[in-house]
Amino acid sequence: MQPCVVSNVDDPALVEMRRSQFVKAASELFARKGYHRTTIRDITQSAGLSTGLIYSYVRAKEDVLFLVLENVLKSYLAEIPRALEAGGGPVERFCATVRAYCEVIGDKPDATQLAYRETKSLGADYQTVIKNMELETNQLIIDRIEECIDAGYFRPVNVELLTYRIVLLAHGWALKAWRLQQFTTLDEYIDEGLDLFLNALLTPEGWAHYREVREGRGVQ
Amino acid sequence: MQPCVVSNVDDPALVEMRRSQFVKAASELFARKGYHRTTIRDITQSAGLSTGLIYSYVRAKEDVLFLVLENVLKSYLAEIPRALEAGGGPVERFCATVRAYCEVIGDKPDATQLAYRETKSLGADYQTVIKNMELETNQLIIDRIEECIDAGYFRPVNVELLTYRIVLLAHGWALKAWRLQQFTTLDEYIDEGLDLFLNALLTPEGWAHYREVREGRGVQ
Amino acid sequence: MQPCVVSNVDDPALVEMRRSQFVKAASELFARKGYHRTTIRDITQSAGLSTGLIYSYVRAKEDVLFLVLENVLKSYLAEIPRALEAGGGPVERFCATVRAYCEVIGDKPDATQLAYRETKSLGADYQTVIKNMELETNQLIIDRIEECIDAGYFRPVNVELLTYRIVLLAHGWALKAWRLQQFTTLDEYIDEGLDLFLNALLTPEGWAHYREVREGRGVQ
Amino acid sequence: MQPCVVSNVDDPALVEMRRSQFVKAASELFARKGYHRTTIRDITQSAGLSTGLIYSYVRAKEDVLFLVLENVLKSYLAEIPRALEAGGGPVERFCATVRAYCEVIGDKPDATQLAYRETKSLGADYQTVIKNMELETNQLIIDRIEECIDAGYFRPVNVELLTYRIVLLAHGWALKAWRLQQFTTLDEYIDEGLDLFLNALLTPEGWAHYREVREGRGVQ
DNA sequence: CATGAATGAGCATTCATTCAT
DNA sequence: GATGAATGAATGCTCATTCAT
Repeated sequence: MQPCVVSNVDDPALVEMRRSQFVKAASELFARKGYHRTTIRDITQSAGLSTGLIYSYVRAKEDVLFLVLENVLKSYLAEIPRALEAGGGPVERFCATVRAYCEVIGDKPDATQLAYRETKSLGADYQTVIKNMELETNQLIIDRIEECIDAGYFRPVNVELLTYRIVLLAHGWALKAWRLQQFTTLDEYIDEGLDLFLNALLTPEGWAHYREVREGRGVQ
Repeated sequence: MQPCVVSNVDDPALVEMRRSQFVKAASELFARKGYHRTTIRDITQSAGLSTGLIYSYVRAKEDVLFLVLENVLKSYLAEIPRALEAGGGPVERFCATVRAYCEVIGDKPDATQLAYRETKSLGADYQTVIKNMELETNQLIIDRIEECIDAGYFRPVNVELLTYRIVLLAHGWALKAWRLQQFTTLDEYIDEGLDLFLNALLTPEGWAHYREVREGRGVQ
Repeated sequence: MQPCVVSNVDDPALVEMRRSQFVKAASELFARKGYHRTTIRDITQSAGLSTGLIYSYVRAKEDVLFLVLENVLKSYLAEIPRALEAGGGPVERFCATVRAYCEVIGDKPDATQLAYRETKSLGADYQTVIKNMELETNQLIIDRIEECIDAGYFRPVNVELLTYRIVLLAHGWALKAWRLQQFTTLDEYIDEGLDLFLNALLTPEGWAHYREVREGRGVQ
Repeated sequence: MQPCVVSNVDDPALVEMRRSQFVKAASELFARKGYHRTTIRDITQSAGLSTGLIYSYVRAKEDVLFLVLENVLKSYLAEIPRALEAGGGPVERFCATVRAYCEVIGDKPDATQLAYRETKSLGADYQTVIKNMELETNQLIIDRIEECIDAGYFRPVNVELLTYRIVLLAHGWALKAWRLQQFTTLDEYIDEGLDLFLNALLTPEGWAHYREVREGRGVQ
């Protein structure tokens, strides 16, 4: 379905293992030196493997960049939905998802910065795949917003636009981490950010529900 | 004060002219192909000048990137303050500044994207200069926020943090323009964005003032 | 006597079999893509065997080329003498040998072309072996010519030189097959070629004999 | 008209000069080591120029091979017609042309060998150009043959086929020079070769004409 | 000042060969 | 004996930079 990176090696477990070695090394290097300043030798040496080997697992340097970025977006898609395991009402689920998105990015801001910097270094096909994964991630937020609207807790809004504001809230931490960390924490950043949105979105009914939950939490 | 790009050529007017030729050509090329994929020959040819000439106005390719990015930030610093010419109260001035910031970015989103993608391609010193220019731009917003707070129209908030939320509002348009344009306009994006912030920031006194102004505008 | 290609494997039958598998695959690939553009993987894959295995039957890639070329020349040495089985007089035997040489080449012109293209890709020792095999092949013609001269059917000539003219007659078909096939057939090419030589070589006595034979054939 | 090798450099005289330097160096190296075993570094070093420079005059290594082969065939096309300057009758002109062809090849047999070995290393387009130049060369012979036939000096024959026999006479010297030189000279090779053909081709009228000419020459 | 030919270090990629399993 | 993953030297080509004119 997606333009999969091809490998000479058959054993899928080995492919998985080697690629993750190369991706790990490349992620660090790309983040530090950028894609173009990082050589294949840098990557293979850093992975403790020989220069030529990488070409048994990848067709070209570009494939490595794709695998790195794919890996980042995959981790979003894997981590964010776990915020819903705790259950709760629509608003809680919305907040948990936003928080999860911010936290997964806060966990490795370099990865998100890398995505912003180097996605355009990919060929058109790979860019499409990456963008589709981003849209898939956005859907996790869209679903929460619509849940809140359907429940009557959020005012009806332009869902797509709101989603992007939240995406920018999350990505913003990564993009400006160097400075934001000087005068705030990720927690405060998220809390205040959520306040901003809830303030503008909650209906009276939503407020009632939200207060209930917060007080319940506060008692704990 | 700032690590100025050195030139072999004496005549300042000529330096200015040639550099702007190179910067113009390079801006387009960097935005389209990225810094590393653009060659010096690409730039000089596109500028209609000879390959070697650029080295009379710049010491290295990196200098060109710096000049391009500096040019972007300079335009922000030049354009945004013009929003204050219309006068008005603190909240109006705040709104006008935010709007101006968004609009100057909406005008050439490629330039802002470029800054996000390629600032790290600069050496540490140049990065510092660029970051300082960004801080200088931020100050334009900080001043407006503090004006509003001092006037009692905004609740006291973490000014720096709020500033970055606004910066992200403005930059967000450039970063996500490819998708946002599909379901909103820059105007709607700004209006709704401002609403979000004002909603959370205005004191009762601020609201009174704000309503007055909006109605005054609405009458027109 | 000849620098034989060494093998790790003991069983001669197995060596024979594997080598013929590799030679078969390599012949086709070398003819199509050339020796240097053909990789060891191409050969082993095409032979349906694993990459490393070939190095149990051959010391280096060059050995494969040698085996391929040796195989070609061996087939000449095996096929051409069969032309003498039909018996006949000296001139008939000469003609039959020339014809056989042309036909064995006409049968697989790619092999001969390959020999012309890639013999120099071999090391000096291997080249010597191949050249000696060519000389051995030439001897088949030399013997026929001398037979005819001794019988008084051919004028005395520079035998070696004549031999090479005939070798070029035969090889010429392979070297220029791409074009010759457009306006003649191998049979016509041979017949007319033989005519040319007989015309110049036959003594009156030889002519008498030759006519007799041709008419004998014509009657059939 | 022919897929011309492109150059970055404008000055035609310089292009001409540099290319001939590279071609000269490459001709020797290709002949000695073969195209694939010769590196770009070999060529540029041998030409006394820097590695990168060659790419201002040629797009790829393949272009160098083309230029080398083109150069060989161009020299044929330039040299052979000069044989006609001496004038003479059709048969003389035929003989002079054949002799000239053999001699131009005898002058640099390596070049012709190279053409046989490496033409297939070229891409399809370049191969076509080279083949067309060969056909153009053949035409020089075709014209002589037809002249002789039209004059009634040669029996009517398959002109194309005869042409290829002569081409093989000429090329044969290069292909087998290593051995032919051991028992004959180029002159003898040509003289006897011409005899062979004339013997088979001349009409009684042609013979008369031919004897006259030879005796005329003999007297000198 | 301007030109553009020349330089050569740097890099992605290939592929013959090895060797642990 | 057979496999195929691993090695790393080799090489075509690019491009920032220099400098003679």
